[in-house]
Amino acid sequence: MAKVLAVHDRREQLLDAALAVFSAEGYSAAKVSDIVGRAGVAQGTFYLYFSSKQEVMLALFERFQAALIEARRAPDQVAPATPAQLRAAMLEKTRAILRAAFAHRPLAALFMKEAMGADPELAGRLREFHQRMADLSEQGLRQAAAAGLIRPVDPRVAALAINGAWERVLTDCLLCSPTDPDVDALAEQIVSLQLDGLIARPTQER
Amino acid sequence: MAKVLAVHDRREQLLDAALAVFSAEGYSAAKVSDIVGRAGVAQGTFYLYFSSKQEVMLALFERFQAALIEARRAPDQVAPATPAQLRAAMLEKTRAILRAAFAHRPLAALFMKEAMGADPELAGRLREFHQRMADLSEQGLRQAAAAGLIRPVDPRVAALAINGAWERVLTDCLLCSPTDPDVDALAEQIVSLQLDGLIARPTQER
Amino acid sequence: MAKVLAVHDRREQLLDAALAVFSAEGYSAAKVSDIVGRAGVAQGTFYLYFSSKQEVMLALFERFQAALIEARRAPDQVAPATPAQLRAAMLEKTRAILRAAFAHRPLAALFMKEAMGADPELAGRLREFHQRMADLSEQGLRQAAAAGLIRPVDPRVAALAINGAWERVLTDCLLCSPTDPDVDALAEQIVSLQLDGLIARPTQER
Amino acid sequence: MAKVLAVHDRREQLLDAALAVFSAEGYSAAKVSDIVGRAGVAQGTFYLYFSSKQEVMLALFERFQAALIEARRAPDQVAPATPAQLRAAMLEKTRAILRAAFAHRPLAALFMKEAMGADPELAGRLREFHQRMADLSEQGLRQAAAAGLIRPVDPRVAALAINGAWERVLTDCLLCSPTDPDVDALAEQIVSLQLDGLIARPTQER
DNA sequence: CATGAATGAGTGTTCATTCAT
DNA sequence: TATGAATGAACACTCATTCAT
Repeated sequence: MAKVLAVHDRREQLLDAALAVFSAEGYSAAKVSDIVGRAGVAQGTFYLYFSSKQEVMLALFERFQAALIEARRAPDQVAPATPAQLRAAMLEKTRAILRAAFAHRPLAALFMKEAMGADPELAGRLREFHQRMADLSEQGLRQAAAAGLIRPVDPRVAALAINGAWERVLTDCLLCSPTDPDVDALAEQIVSLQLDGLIARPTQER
Repeated sequence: MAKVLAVHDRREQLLDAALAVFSAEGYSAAKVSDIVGRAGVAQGTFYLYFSSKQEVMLALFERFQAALIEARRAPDQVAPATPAQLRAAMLEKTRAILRAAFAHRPLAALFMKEAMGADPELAGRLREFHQRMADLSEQGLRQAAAAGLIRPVDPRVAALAINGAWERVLTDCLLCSPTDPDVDALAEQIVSLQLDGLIARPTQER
Repeated sequence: MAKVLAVHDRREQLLDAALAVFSAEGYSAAKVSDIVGRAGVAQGTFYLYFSSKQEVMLALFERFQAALIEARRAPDQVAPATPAQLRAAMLEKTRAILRAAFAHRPLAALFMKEAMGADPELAGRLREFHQRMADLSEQGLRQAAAAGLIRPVDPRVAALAINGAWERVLTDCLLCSPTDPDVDALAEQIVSLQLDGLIARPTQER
Repeated sequence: MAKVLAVHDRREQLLDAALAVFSAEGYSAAKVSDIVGRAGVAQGTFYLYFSSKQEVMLALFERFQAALIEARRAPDQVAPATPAQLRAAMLEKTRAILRAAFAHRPLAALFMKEAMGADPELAGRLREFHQRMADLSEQGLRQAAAAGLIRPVDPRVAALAINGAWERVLTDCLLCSPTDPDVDALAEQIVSLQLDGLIARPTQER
């Protein structure tokens, strides 16, 4: 039973099983025996590919982080020079993140649920992740401010607020709605709120 | 040793000890023996006041939720009728929440760290909490929209975005800065972002 | 089942059970579950009294060492001044050690069997034990040499040889003979060999 | 990697690796994976040459035993007839044993450390080994006694004492001194102690 | 009310051994 | 012969919970 697989495949198989189990039970309630049971391999096999339960979790987090950070960073080498470019850029970022999250839905759901309480090592990684996301947003805001595209605000606070906004919207969708939402519409709303604010205005330039 | 205390006091004493231990170790790594050790009572005494480790955690969550929901809901019976009233109201809410969080800093930090991964029961309570907070925000937005104070947006998405914004700012302060920030300034920034948006405008009313 | 006992008694009970199990199975093959099973207590109880399997073994070794070292050292404050006194002193030492060993027969048998292979920590203790025994013997020989009672020999080598002699005799008795031998006769033979040697002599003064 | 070797060589290679690992870690802490790692062959290869971890240990013990027993037995066909011949014979035996031990130092050190605790099967072999060594010594003593060369002593006890003496001296050297001692001088001291005893005598014949 | 010794089910991890290639 | 991935039984240790005093 459980034929010999290429190293990479067996690892993926175990990662998939771990993701399923962690999602269903939570990290600390998840048992290694559940993971191997789901993967259909023996207990010992797990430890050929991961040195501990913690390590699978961290490996899954790498997957998650890679997907989201990549999406956040990707095609943004040109600093926007006009309000329209800024809006387009923010829209693109937001869309990319939401898409990445829904493309890896179980993974994203897992790390929106499991937080810094699960494991000290993971807590550190999560903190780093949030810092890095905030740094990226802050940097974008500084560019936009330098170009006179946005009004003067504390860029750190604004960056955190921006990220918090899509995080909570995302979390809500991931945890509460079984079907993926219209990501483009969602992104548009979020960006519009961030750029234009809520206030009703006589002339809504845009 | 450990004099007989009024039931209420002994319970509080255990809750305080539990808060300290959960904060230091995280929920699942925290041991009941640590809690009673810190409280200076015997192992068995714990179970005179709580039926399980989970129950203390839930009791602490009640404290947390009471503080935040109370702050969020408090003096808001009059629907704002002008932009200035709306801004004042939102400012007041945001301030109240941040103040409550910093007034119960360890509690707030605990529940910003520990998330839905810790315990299924707690996960449910947290979900409810977020729903209730979102409901309150959404309701406020609907009123404001009805009064024509804000432009037409999806109130649920906007509510989530608003809450996510202060949540992340708050989390960042709680976890990264050892000293309490200037809550009023912070609230002002957050509300300004939410109402006015980021876009630089020729005439910045207000 | 298994009533509450005085701390000291429960500890002794576990030490006795551990001794029996270690003797029967050997240290590394012995299971903690065997020990608690034999003691009639629950698995967890073991860890209320010892922090690890290793620790019981070391505690047993303390018992062993205390008994033997005490026997070796005890009533020997006066340096012998005549051949007869020297012989009497050595006889007394040898008797005392053998008696102590047979008085704690299972303990002695255990540590004659288990050697430095069992556990690194125990190996260190055993090494120390042998050194200390050799030191005591060496010291006695130096005194005797200073008093002109023995011929000039390397005292370290002689001390090791003396100790090795009774150790092997003892080990042989412990492992091969189910009943205790005549300790006095044995001691007499050993000491006679050590003092007089094997050589047949015309006049055997003594 | 790891070319096909003659069966004998591959076996030796594994034995050498096993000796190194057992010496470094002790029998029970040693892992088969360490042994094959050190030998540079695959895990499965081990089981082509040995049926179990125990078996390598026993094979090493055969090496050890062969060396020592051979040394002990070797050129001793003529019963000594004079005190000088007896002394020469004992000296030769003792030298031979010590030389053999230091010629196979790691092997000897291993089996002086690992004792009867390591493995039941090995314990039996060790017991046999000691019996055989004692038998050989006893037989020599009986011959010497029959020839009137030694005074009447219990030959078993004397044999054990004699063997215990060089065993402990040997063990001490193996474990405590990194460099080989002067085996001839050592043997001379040991034999002198055994034949002449410690007592200072007016006329020291010899 | 309070104690704290006792419980025992539960779990991560190890490692000798096997066997399909 | 040689490989090394896979196996799975085994075991030390933990800790929430109970209950006799």
